[in-house]
Amino acid sequence: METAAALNIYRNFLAQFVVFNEAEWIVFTQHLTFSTLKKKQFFAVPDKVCDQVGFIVTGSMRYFHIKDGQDITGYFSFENELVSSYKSYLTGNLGITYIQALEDTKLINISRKAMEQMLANPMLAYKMERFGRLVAEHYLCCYEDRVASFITQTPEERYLLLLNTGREILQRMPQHYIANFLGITPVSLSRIRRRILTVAS
Amino acid sequence: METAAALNIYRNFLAQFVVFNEAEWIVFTQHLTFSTLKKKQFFAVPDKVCDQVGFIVTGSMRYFHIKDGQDITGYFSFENELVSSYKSYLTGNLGITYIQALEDTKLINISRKAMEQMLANPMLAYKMERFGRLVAEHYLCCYEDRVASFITQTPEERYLLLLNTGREILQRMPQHYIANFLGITPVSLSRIRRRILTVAS
DNA sequence: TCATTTTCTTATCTTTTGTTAACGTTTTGA
DNA sequence: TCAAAACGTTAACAAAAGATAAGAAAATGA
Repeated sequence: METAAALNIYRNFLAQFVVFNEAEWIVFTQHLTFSTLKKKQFFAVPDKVCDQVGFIVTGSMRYFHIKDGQDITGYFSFENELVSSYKSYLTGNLGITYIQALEDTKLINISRKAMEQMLANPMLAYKMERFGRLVAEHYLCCYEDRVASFITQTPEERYLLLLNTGREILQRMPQHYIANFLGITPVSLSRIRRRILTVAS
Repeated sequence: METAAALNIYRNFLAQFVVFNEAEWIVFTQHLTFSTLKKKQFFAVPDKVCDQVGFIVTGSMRYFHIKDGQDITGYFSFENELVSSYKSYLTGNLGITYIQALEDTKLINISRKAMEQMLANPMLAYKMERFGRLVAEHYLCCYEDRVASFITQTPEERYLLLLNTGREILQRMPQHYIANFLGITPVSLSRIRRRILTVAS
């Protein structure tokens, strides 16, 4: 896919938050960088600052932690979504999570520096503040739901909810990643699936 | 406490996000409302839109859900913090959580309507976008940590973390609220505390 | 293509958590 | 002040989850 097409996809995505006119768009795009990650390459690693917010043109990414030598999946991002270790990106603190390409992935990136420049540029400042606000609010809402599900639901209930709402994750991710995402072990998820099947039949 | 003093506290709090000049401050304060909640009164309830973001001048609030007739605590807010059912406030969707005053609580509120008016007012728009962005980013970071703790830590590890970082919650909240906050039952927390004491001695 | 790796399930055993109930203590509110 | 409610601990049992290992099927990659 050529750059122009990718940029167009990004522009459509951005339109749900903020609409740029032609002059603004030209300046905005000058602050972007393009990158490709081969499968298994890392977008972010612990103990380094994550200095990019990526937009996934094609591909997918997995967020995970390593604890006691074990790999624990926390989240996924797919085409037409943003990806970042947000806290690290926003605060400049060292990140705590790995973000890895699950397949060859094309990204359009905004670096921290570019973001700061645009926020300081009178031509773009207002729209970038608004863009930042709406994106942060969007993810805040996602997290609010996710925390609520950990507090009020059992793992089995969380899995049943995912069956109804998480088509893409279920179809594209191996089950042991999904298990971690639900806060349980792969073995436990396998048992839950068995329970559900047994009850259903 | 008189209104002027409360407003001054709010202004100091806001300064970590955005600094208003005198003219802006006058207009901003015209969009605020003051309220007092008696202990046990509700700031938000499920199935209604939460149309305020409150700043707690004095007092404290508890977020909770009711599931199968049981009350499950999700979060707390104290003096000098904001309180809202954010997703509901931000999207206009019906809320899913109760937010209740734990003691008599004084609040300074920004209604959804007032926020929209300020975002549409050229005099304040830029700073309000920025304010909204920084607040949302702040809470996004909090949630990111909280979700990570649910995925990577056991309840016991979460409690030990709270012992190190959650002084205010530990001191001011009854233990069965803290248990829910950690994602477990009060009985289970009592056992965890026993285990820790046994090991420590 | 074919050996290797990944993935999922199942079994066993241990640990933890949930549930319910009882009991004493503390707090609350009329 | 005093009865009622709330709170924390403990016990007993059931249910669920974690850890580990084994085995089969599927996917991967050289």
